[in-house]
Amino acid sequence: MKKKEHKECLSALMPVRDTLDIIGGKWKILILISVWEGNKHFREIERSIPKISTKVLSKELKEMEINKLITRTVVNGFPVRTEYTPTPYSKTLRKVIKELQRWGLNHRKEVFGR
Amino acid sequence: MKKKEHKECLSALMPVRDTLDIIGGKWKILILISVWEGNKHFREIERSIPKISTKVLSKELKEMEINKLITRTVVNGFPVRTEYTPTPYSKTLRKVIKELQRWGLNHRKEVFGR
DNA sequence: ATTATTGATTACCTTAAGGTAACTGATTAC
DNA sequence: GTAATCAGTTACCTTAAGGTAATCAATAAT
Repeated sequence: MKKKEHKECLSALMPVRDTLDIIGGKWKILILISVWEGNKHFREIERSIPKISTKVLSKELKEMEINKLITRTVVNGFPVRTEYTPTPYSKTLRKVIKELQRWGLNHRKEVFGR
Repeated sequence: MKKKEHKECLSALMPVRDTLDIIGGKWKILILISVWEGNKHFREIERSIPKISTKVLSKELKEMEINKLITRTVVNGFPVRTEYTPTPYSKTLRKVIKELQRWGLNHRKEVFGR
């Protein structure tokens, strides 16, 4: 019986891990906020996030597209523009991010004193 | 004006980063749940989490103590036992973890279809 | 005395994440 | 023709995270 409880506890963690894979790491939330703010083009997003490299941005954008947080559309034109837009679905993360933010704010008080 | 908005956006992220530093990574939430479930001793916790190594557990427990998620008390006795117990404060993470879990569950449906 | 258990620490190695910088190819401006 | 912009890619290097295994000190059981 104990074993069963244990397994259930672990399987309950899988979704948590999934979520952390998607918004965890150093850049994902930054990028999300950047596109939420209206930045659409690769260089635009790059410039909006201090210290990010093209390589990392490129990689992260791909992963975020796979995870349906952004849409990538190539606008066939003269300087070949690419547009990244947040999906409506990405907005469902707002609540999660708010919770993370709220807890983090309170935690500073708790650890470093008032 | 744009610059100011940008700075504010970044500072709002600091608490999010703090939170992810504390509960992110591979093991922290596992350990938290293990102690919430009543596991108190080092070996007990270690055995409750498949694949974790003593080194990592030791390191994580220290960090979690610093972050006031667990209390470490050495019980001077015959085999010198150490007890790890979750703090009441650690329970404030339940809401956050629930949100992460909820989103992750829904995400599987979204990405891999129903 | 030897072995086992508890709670770790240490040294060493592997893997993964992230950074640096050069380069491609297309087009437009000078 | 040269430089610059856009959207990346590629190769290479560094750092950080994590795993493996040996070891230590204390005590208890055999």
